[in-house]
Amino acid sequence: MTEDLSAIFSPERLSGGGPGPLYVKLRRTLEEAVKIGRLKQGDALPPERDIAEFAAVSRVTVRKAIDDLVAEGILVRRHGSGTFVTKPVSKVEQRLSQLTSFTEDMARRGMTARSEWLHKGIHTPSPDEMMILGLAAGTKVSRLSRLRIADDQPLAIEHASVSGEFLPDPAVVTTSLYAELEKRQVRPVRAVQRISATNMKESDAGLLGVPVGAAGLSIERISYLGSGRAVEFTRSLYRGDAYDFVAELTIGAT
Amino acid sequence: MTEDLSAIFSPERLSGGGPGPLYVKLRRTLEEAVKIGRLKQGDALPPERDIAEFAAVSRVTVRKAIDDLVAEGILVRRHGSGTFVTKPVSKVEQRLSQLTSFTEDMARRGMTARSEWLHKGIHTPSPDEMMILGLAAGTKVSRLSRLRIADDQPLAIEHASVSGEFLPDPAVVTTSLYAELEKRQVRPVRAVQRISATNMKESDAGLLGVPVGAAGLSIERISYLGSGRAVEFTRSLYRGDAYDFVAELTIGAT
DNA sequence: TAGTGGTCTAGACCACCCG
DNA sequence: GGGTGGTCTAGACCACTAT
Repeated sequence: MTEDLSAIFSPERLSGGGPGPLYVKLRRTLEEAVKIGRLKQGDALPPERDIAEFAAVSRVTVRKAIDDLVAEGILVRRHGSGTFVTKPVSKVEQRLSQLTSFTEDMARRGMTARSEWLHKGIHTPSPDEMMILGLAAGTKVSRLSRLRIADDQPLAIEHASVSGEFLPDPAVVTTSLYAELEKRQVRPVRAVQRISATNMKESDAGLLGVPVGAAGLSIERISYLGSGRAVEFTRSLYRGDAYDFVAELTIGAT
Repeated sequence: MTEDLSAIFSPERLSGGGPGPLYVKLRRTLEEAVKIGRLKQGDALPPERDIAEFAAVSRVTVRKAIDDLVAEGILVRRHGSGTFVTKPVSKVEQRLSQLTSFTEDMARRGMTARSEWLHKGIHTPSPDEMMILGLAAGTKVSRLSRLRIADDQPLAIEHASVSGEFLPDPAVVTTSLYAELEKRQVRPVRAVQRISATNMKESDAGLLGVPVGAAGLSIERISYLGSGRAVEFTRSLYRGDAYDFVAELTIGAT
């Protein structure tokens, strides 16, 4: 084992590893070791203290190099246990051109999907909600927040707002919001989504089990009835490492 | 000024700021100060050494707190100058349901778009390229990589691969790849995109002028002719803080 | 030149996991 | 209990920016 260690982390290799600060050289050395398969998926790195000793740098410098690779998703730390090369999770694919519910979608691909409710309640609408859902003064809005879990892995956080007119009591929703809306004959038929990428904040990262700053897909969706009336306004945050959206495009009339 | 400093960073406030390590408390304090407008967009933070002194913690701890907020995109550091509250960049919106070229798209919204070529060349196709573009053995592929810049701000990195049959000499492409393909009557009419979020690696982050680990939208696109033949395979990486994709959905036939 | 962030050290102690 | 990562310190020097 000691041979392997010094082979990867020898001070000679670091000094010859191009320009830049020590932690950058060390980061590149580690990255390279993973890329060429010298360190394989699931492998444990040597303890930080050992790396520091063999590379002749301080432990703080080792941690800084590892910090960056954790932020890039290449390594994962497990407190009290060690640091490991990330095993890529198999990505869930979501068809962007179809409006489906999470529950239905996961069932269709044979995955066990469940949710943990974070919140259900009736509220006075925020200015955003009034604008987007077209609410009159004095009306209420139902808010439903949940953690989406597929095959026991947290996948997304979802905050939905529905006009109180269409869903007066959010407590009746147990699994699929869309199924409940369908029951009430107000299932949306069209939606507009806005997709962007964002670095996760502490609270969201905690719920999804990823490090602070991990990349997430942020999706805002507004769903409409056939009449053009807005029904639902949902903000979701998907784990970037676990979700793929697939969209089909056609040539655009300008 | 000193009053403001101690008002925000007093040790009392930190100790009363909930549970967790010092740098987490300090991070929350800073985050709160930004959220409630105590620190406004573009404002400079006090020097790290001053914060450390007033909060009665070491400078390393201050840096760790700031590190996290930089990773979340809330603060930006400028070497030799100071640390500042981020001014949000206005996001570019891209319609997902239409297949347009970057150049055409930016022109339509009145922005000055340009590109810097990172690479143009003819290569032996990779296994991926052979599969996706349906290349026969012995054929070549044109690769074009460029940095997309809108209003003097780097926005995306794009790596395009086109079958040599359709584009034997990539040097002829100067501005719009699609315009060139149209000239050759092989402009695609349909495409499939795969969208995910990822934390940027050093090289990409450097080109786009964002910190390592910043969130990016990763988009893989395969474009097809009317005949169903694949023309182009493009991998792009967009700055997550500067790009929004908008998609319209309709109810899906299962 | 003065002030700021960037890197780095050596050492300490805490918190968690596992045999 | 032994080993691992997590936090924290005090101090040093370097690199960049503004004036």
